Amino acid sequence: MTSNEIRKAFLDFFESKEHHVVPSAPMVIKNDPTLMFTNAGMNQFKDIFLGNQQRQWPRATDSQKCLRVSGKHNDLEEVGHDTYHHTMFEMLGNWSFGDYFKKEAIAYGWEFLTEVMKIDKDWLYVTVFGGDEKEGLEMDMEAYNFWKEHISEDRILKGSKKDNFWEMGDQGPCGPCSEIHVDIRPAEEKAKVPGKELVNKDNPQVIEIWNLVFMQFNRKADGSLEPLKAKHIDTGMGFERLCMVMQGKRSNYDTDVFQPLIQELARKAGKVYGQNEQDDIAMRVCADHLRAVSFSIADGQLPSNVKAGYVIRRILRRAVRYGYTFLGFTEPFMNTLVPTLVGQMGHQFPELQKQQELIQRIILEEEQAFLRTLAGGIKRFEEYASKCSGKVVDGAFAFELFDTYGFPIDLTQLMASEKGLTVDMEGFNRGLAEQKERSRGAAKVESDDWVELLPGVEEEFVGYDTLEADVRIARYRKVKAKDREFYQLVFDRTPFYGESGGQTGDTGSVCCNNVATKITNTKKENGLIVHIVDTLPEDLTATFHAEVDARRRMAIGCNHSATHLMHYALRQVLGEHVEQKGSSVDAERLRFDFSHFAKMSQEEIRDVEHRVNEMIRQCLPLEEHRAMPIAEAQKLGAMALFGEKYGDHVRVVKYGPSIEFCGGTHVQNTGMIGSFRIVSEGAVAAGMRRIEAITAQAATDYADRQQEQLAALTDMFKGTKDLATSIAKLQEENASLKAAVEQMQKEKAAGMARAIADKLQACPTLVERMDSDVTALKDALMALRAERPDMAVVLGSVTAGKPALLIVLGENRVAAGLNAGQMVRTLGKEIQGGGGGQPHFATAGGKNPDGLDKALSVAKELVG
RNA sequence: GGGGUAGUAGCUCAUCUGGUAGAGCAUUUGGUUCGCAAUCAAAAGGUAGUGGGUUCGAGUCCCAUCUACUCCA
Repeated sequence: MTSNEIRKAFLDFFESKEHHVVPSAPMVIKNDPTLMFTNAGMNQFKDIFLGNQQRQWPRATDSQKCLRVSGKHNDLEEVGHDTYHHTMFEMLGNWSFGDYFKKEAIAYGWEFLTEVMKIDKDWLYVTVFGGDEKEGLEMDMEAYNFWKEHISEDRILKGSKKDNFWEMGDQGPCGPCSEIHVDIRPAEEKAKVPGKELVNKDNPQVIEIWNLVFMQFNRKADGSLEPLKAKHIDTGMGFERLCMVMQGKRSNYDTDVFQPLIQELARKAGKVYGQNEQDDIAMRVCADHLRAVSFSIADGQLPSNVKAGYVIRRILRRAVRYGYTFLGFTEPFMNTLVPTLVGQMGHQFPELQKQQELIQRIILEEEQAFLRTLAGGIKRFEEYASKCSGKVVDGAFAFELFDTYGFPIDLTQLMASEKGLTVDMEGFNRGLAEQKERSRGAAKVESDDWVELLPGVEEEFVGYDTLEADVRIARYRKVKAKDREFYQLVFDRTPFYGESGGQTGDTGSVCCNNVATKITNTKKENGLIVHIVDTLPEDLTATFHAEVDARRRMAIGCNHSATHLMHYALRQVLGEHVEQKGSSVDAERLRFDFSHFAKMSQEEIRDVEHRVNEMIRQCLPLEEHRAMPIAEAQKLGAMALFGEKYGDHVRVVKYGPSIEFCGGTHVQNTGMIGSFRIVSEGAVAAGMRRIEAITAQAATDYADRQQEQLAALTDMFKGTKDLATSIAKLQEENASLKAAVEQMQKEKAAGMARAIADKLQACPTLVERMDSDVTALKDALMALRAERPDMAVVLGSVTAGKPALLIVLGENRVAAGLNAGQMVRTLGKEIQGGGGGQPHFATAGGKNPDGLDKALSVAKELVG
């Protein structure tokens, strides 16, 4: 069976059991502060499990793209070294939301594996939760008894809390789980050691293939467990592992999921996969990471230096590093594998196919950037090594190379060993640990348990229709972050728009008995609209009058609606390849990132501006569909975004020809936007441009400012017909005058130099008052110094009422024991000032110009 | 979100603890002729990211800010 057939068989099987087939959610997660990437199949259903959102179907099944590279599940450093770890993988899952529970979950799992996949029953083992004294939990006898109906009891093993109790985080839904393991060792090995002794013992041939989670508890902030009202089933089967079993391979990497990439890599590197362990590891790393990076970019997550983007960058760099060190790739190569990946998975994942060129260009640019970083690090290391006398590379230096210049530690070690040096890893790790400690302390956020005031109430958003509403607090909690403490409120209904989809959250207030509580921000977290307040209202159970800051909301609406119009105009002017890659809308401006491969010309920018303003003048009314079936919306031609998760029903926002899936708040009519202006256009990455624009009052203010500037300029050039020519003429004139002044200053300095030189001709010692700029004199004297080693010059000067002294001594006088620095300090006292310098040159400044003559007479005595 | 490093001529970078802002390449002009990065001579090129502060004196020290790179969360 091919991998594509296996995936299809799974989904078909559960569809036949009344499961609704849902598409994979994007790998990159929005609206969840605790998670950056989808790391398990259940992520897209988290809101349902948390009780924040109603289920759409009682049963569902899917194949979910997952990425495990950060947080609790971090497999990154393992990938490549064994045969089964991946950063990106697909998780096959079946779900019950308060519908069936353990009995059916177990029966379905068994049926699929033994009857559809026809896996030999003698290869299978299952585990059940064996209980935990500390938690006060008993063994999961329920699961045990259901399993007994399918499999002999000696194949049912008891597992610990670590292996058989599943939690998605420190808080939230959790429960015991039951794993299915498969033993794919050859018969002779099975005869020697029974498989049951190898379950959960990290044997690559006796592996967990499917985990059935029975969600029945909620973990509270204090660590205690409470039973859930609705019990859920959450299962996850590693797709790549299943493929390995079904295709009779010993490694996930030997299946048709990875082999095309690995073979292509081997060809490019001039190697053969399977001949050298180190080369094989490198090829596995590259193949795995290419998938992870390409899918992330397809979902709209570009490599960058913060957050999720940084994780993607790290994955790509790890691959480049392995390719560079072990496969001999010194030029960018990962990007050249993209067509192979697309050829293999493109039809299954259209987002990959459609954005192939973009993905390839971005990877290429990242590779080039990293190779530059490597070159810089190598140079820095060589410099260090040439000066290094000992046998050990300082740990602090290795850490600096890593921390500041991004040079991987294993490359430092490699280069060190080539020169017969070792790296002080203890020192390096110390630096790293300190760094981690600093960051962790700064990022610490503690949140208390939610306090439920209206249990079971689901929050309703009324903000599309009204900006005011009478609301009650459904739940609240306290959050401590670094040096700040605030509260989060959830209402039964709210007019406040929570930050999401790039649109900023509303601000405003809630009012009760004439006491207002300011809402400083509104965010959307796990499907909840969370209102942020600094202090809690006195009576939490009262009914409040909630009011959104209407002016601000209006400004945001203008910017958001203008974003849609601009998106449409951009596709008309530049072409259909323009895809939204990011959008940020607040009250001040709108920012829009999109795929496009060249700088926009002035004409194109103006064209877009004109088209948007034209649509504004047309006063296109808002046509809004709150819940349109997704198929119907697509038929309308609505633009969906890559990397967004859509349900069966979507909200559609339409202004004339512009139709988009969008949950944001908009103006009723484009005429309300008033005016639109692009203020900047630039690059963010390869194949990616960013536009910033303003609308409404901000656009008017902007035009006013420009108008005023122009008026001021025109006023300065009274009567001119062409401002640009006048200014150019002025600039020319200015340049020639500047040159003339410089020339004169040079001549003046030369004149002074000649005068001083003449005087030195008579006597090499000169003490004189000369009211002139000290730096100009300095230059003249320094030039003379080369010719007159016997010179000793002390000049006094008063400019702008402030006295200054300047001493320059020739080599011979310095050798004879004169010291300008010491002299200037002595003389400085006479003008109530201080100074210093080198033995041959010193300056001083002071406050008392009357003392200057005295200072000069003292100077005469000193230089003799 | 928290650290680190850097920002100096068109480009690549020097300027050791504050004390005359410099080199190579590129450019322009002139010479030479050895045909593919030829060579010699000369010139031009700078508000040292920006804004404050300390100092007789700041590219250098301090504070703020912007940008780029990088590590951690």
